[in-house]
Amino acid sequence: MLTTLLSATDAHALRRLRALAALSEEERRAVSMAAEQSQHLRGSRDLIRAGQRTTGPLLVLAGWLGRVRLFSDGRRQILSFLVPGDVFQEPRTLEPVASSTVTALCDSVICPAPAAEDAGLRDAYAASAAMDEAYLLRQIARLGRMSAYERIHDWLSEMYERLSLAGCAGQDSFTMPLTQETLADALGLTSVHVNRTLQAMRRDGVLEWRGGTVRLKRAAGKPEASSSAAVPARVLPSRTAAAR
Amino acid sequence: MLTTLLSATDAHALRRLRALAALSEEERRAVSMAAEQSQHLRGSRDLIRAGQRTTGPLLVLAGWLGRVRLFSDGRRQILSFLVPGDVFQEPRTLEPVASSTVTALCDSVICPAPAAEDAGLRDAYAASAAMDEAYLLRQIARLGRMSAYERIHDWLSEMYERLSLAGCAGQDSFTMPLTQETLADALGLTSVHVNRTLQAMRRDGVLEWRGGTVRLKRAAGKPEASSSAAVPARVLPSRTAAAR
DNA sequence: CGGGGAATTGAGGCTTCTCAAGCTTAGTGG
DNA sequence: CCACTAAGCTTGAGAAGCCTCAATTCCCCG
Repeated sequence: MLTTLLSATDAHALRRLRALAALSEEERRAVSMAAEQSQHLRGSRDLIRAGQRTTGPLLVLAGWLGRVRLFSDGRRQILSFLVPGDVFQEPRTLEPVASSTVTALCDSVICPAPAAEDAGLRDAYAASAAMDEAYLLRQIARLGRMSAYERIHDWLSEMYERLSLAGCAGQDSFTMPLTQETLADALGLTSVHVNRTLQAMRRDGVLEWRGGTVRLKRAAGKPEASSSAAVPARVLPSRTAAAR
Repeated sequence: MLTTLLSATDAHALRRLRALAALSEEERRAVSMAAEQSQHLRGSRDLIRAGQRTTGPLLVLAGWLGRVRLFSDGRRQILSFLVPGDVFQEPRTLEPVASSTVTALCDSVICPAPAAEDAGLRDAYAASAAMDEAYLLRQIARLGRMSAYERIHDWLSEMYERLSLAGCAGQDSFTMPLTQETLADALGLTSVHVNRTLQAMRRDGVLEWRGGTVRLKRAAGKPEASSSAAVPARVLPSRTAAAR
């Protein structure tokens, strides 16, 4: 498993950053140099405890990480995901009770994010931060108002889009390294229900998930804030549309 | 109702900003001057459509606003709240499909946020932005892993803390201008269930809510990321603590 | 005093959870 | 080469939380 990671380069991260802003040759070199200080993380084992020593902004080269909040009774919620090309900066913590941790959800590679001394990287980081916020808002809408079926569909769509930016996705498929239980912790469900819902999606022909590869069918248009679309009526209770 | 707002000043906003960073006298004056360009918004009527012309960062002087996402089928999710002293800046939208709106949830007063030309306001805005992100993360954990009872309790605690910063809260109470239905849209519930849960909280002596004023009992210590605390066991299903 | 939005209440149903077992797959060591 | 293990995936049955659909009551306001 780690063997494949050993061949990990800055390719995916660089691809995403360049998709966000035009980088000068100097900046591209800065990214490559930063990538040489890469750090490998074992999946769900090693975790960067956020909330203490901030090592400065990080750049994800490979793998999937997650910002996680743990409850005292064992419940856990994955707040957001970090995939190749994503930049993570611990917010200048006011209260020492930062309370969220960054953990590697599978074997991953990270490196310090090169300093944005020029316009290109600065723009890329700004764009990345803006997208991060958009993902948080989307996660809120997902958890607050979508059914299990919709949540999974919406989340898979999001991850597909994000991985595509870094060139980590195929035509309509991508590699899914997470367990159903991890997915459950992200979507506010139990692993049992995630499992059953996935089966329903397979039956509906919306999804294929064989051997760590997810293939999303008929992703025709992404209504973004509208949800629905390719979702069977059965799971879309017609909430009384309170048009106020 | 609007009468009280007419007497609204910059007092609350100024108080919050000064709690976040030390402001020079010049900066305090800048805030007061900005407050003179205030704009009154009718509750749940007028709404600033975000996603088109961004009028620059805004400062809330009075009232409660919300960032809202609407689904095509009528469902709606309140993503975050803005209370006096909060600063809102539309993220430099990459995709024109911004998809979230800012709505006045009750009669409110806003003004353009004064430019941060000096360190004080700059720090205050930075601190405010950091808190905003923390609130988003908290909202995600709330929606993903808390019961209705816990969600309401946690949300009320958060709003109490936030209002306190601006001096808008009393000893252990504050004015709640929202309807139960609005609350439901924020917490991913229905108004009926919010109502029943509130009754349970009143029965448990955790809460008083008479005539638009909420009083939270025994807020002894706020475990922040731990949840629980003053929550009856009945609503705290002992999830199998998967200590991984 | 009438009107209307908000808060309550009741009954029934469906999504999702809990608890437990089996099953599959991949990795390990004899 | 094959038990043996551990982790993840499936499945079943029953319970619970939350939702839907109406009514009905309450309360503020003109």
